[in-house]
Parts: sequence; structure tokens; C-alpha cells
Amino acid sequence: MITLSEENYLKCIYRLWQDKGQKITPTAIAESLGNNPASVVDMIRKLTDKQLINYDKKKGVELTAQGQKDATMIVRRHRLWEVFLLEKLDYHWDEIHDIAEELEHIKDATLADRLDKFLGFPEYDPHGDPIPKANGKMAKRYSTTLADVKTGGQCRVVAVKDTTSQFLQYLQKLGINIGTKIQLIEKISFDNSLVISIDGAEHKTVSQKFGESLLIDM
Amino acid sequence: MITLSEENYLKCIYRLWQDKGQKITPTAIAESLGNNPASVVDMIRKLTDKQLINYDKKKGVELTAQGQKDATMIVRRHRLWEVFLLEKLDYHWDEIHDIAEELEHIKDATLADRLDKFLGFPEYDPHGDPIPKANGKMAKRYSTTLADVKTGGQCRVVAVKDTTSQFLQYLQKLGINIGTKIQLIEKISFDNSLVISIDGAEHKTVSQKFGESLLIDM
DNA sequence: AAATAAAATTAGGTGAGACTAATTTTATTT
DNA sequence: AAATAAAATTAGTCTCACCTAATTTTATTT
Repeated sequence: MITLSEENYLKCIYRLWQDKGQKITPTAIAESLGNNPASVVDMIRKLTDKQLINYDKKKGVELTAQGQKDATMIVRRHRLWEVFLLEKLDYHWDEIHDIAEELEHIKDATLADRLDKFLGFPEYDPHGDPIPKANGKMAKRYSTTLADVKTGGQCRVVAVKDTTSQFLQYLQKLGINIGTKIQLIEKISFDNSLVISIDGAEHKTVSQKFGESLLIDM
Repeated sequence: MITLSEENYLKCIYRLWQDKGQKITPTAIAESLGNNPASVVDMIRKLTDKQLINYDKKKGVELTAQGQKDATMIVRRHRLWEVFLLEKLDYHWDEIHDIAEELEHIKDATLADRLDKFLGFPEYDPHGDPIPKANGKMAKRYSTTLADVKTGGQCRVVAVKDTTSQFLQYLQKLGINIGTKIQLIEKISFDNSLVISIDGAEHKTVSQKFGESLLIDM
């Protein structure tokens, strides 16, 4: 059985591995988790014994096939719960991460799959990150933003890149949620501002920064 | 902050207190949790320090006002999650308890209330136990069974008293679920068998024992 | 009331997962 | 290459939540 801490280490290593193809050192893990490097060394030994990672001073930490599988399933659970919290319980973008951090550790053979089905097999979580499928496969991180839409183009909001409360409150004010349709009316070449129409309503102008923070589906 | 173990002890004490107005001894707690009495003594000290219980050799363990409040909220979360697992994720009656046992410990100020709302403020969990409201109040344990219905009476299944797989499989076979309408056609006085009509379909005969295992709403 | 049984408690120990402080190894400067 | 800085590791400690074994207290029999 894999413990809560072990799961958190695995997830952390997985994230570091995805972020950059860099070598994963004990210090990097320690910093990422806010733990002491000494604790990390202990855990590296434990995870190595369980064959979830390999550690080599030259190559750093690497996930084994099993470790990758386990980590992927933790990420799957995390992202599915995030969708649940946002869509079903009406939480805001900035509240869901910490709760999902706890929910992801609930262990039951069929829970993730049932939740997945209940949610309609979502492809992406509310931050634009792809949700691994039951078989471990997943799409690429969502990256098309409103700023990539061609003039006249129509799109639909799928997630946000920026989850600061400033941005989320601004979205609230503009009436933009997940699923909201947006049409790009004009791109101002001077500063790349965007004139948009939200759900067919009157035109509004938003900044380039705004456009780059909104992940969309064309 | 209250730890996972502390929560489990509180819940256990709460259950023992509800079950019977008896004195709650360390041994009773130990047996109920499958722990050693020595461990229970340790925890009694800890919970006493936190002002969640009072302990007196004569009176046994008692919950303080705060302890009662906390325990009630754990029970609330447990029962709400049970409803969620059964109604939304299509789990069976016998699978939900253990998962809810984990979910109940997820700590977030508004989670229970949001879940409650999402589920439509259910009064009872799938075992017929009342779900404490946000203010801590709760109805009495559900106790009306199919055997209490008068001849000709109509009712609706709200929960089961018996959760053995034999009974649940039998229900499955008869097409009975939560919400199913049942009319009592006749009560056979010889052995108290019940002739019923499930959702208006043809008549079927079930035993007294069966009738007493089905909790209903008239 | 004395003997016995049961329950409660204390004392000391274990493993998980964190820590600090000290030391060793590796990398980077000068 | 030697000096210095940074990273990794070891050694020992702490808390939590459990344990066993021994002892004390309380209750029940005879």
C-alpha cells in the first residue's frame, strides 16, 4: 500500500519531470514540497525500495513504469475532483486546488472511473490541464488562448491560465464562465487589445494580457 | 486542528452515546475501534486537553458541547457523501460506507453545505439514518418499514435497514431501488407475508422479514 | 471480608514522517 | 589545483498514534 506522503512525493516528482526535462535532485523536491532535504533523502530510499522510482546521483530521480502509472492516476483523480468541485459544487477556480489535494488520496478501485463518467468524461480540468484517461493516456496541455483567435472567429472558454482573484473577479464582472461563447471582433494592432463580444452581447475591449489568460476551444 | 484519529474517536464516542444511554468506558471504545485500551487512554487524555470530551471514572466518557458539535458534523459529512456515492456515482448500498469513511475527513468550511445543496438537502442517508443539518439539528432515525403500511397503502422506498448482499441482490431482482413506489395489496395474516405491487406492476409476495427490512416514506 | 476477575492505567517501545545539526561529497570559483 | 560554496547524506530527535507487558484500581464472587 502506498501512503499519503508517498503519493505526494510521487506527484511532486511527476510534476517536476513534466515541467522541464531537467534532472530531478533531492533539493528540487525539497523546495517543491517545502520539506527538508534530509526528509527527501529518507523518502527516496523508501520509494526506491517500493520500486516506484530509481535514483542515481548522475541522473537524479526517475519514475519507474509503475511510479509513472501511480503518479498519473493521482493526477487523474486530482483533476477530476477539480472539475467536480467547480461544476457541481459551484466553487471558484481559486478554491478547488487545495480541496482536490485532499480528495485525490481517497482510495477506491472504481471511484475515479465513476466520477469521470458522472462528469461526462471531461478532457481538461478548469486550469486547462489535461485529465489522464483510465488507461493513463492524456491529451497535451491546453494552450490555445483568446489571443490566438483570428478576427471574426468564434470560440468557447474552457479554462483559465491565470487564477489570481483579480483575474477571476474581472471574469465574473464580464459574465465569463466556462462554456461562455466569445467572438473576436477586432484586434487592435497598436497594443494587441481585443474587441470581443461575449455571448453575442455588446462589444467590449480587453487587453492582450487578458486574452492570453483565457484558454479556449475554437 | 483536529486530526484524523481524533475525529474517528469522536465519531465512535458519539455512536456509542447514541446507541445506548450507557456509560462509555475506555474498553467499550477500544472494542468498537479495534484498538488497545491503552491507546484509548492516551487519546482520552488528548481529547480532554482539547476540551472535546470529559472523563470521569464514575460517569465514563462524555462529549462536551464542542465535542458534540464536531461529532455531529463528521456524521453529517459521512451521510452526505453516502448519498452522493449512491445517487450520483451509482455505487451499491454495501460499498459506500468505507469510502464515506475516508471522504468524511476532508476539511473545508463550505464543502458539506455545498454538497448538501447539490444533493437537494436530503433528510436521510441510504441506511435510513438522518442527516444532521448545517445547524446540527437532525430528524429521528427513519423507522417506518413496509411492514407498517396499511392494506391498500402506497409508499416510496427511502432506505434499507439490512445491507447484506443477499437482500440487496434480491431487491435488484425485484427492481426495487430508492424512490421505487410500492403499494401494499394484501397482508396475509397467517405469516404476515405481504402482497405488493412494485411501481404498479403485477403482484408479488414477500415475507414479513423482507417488509421489515425496507424503510419507506408513506 | 478475602479471593478472584476484570478494567484501567502506567511504563516503555515501534514505525512513519518530519525535523536540526553535523559531516561528507560534488561542483564551482579563484 | 586549492579554496570555497552548494548539495547530499548521516546521525540523532520529535510527535503521532498505535502497540505489549506490567501494575494498580475497581468490581464481582465465593
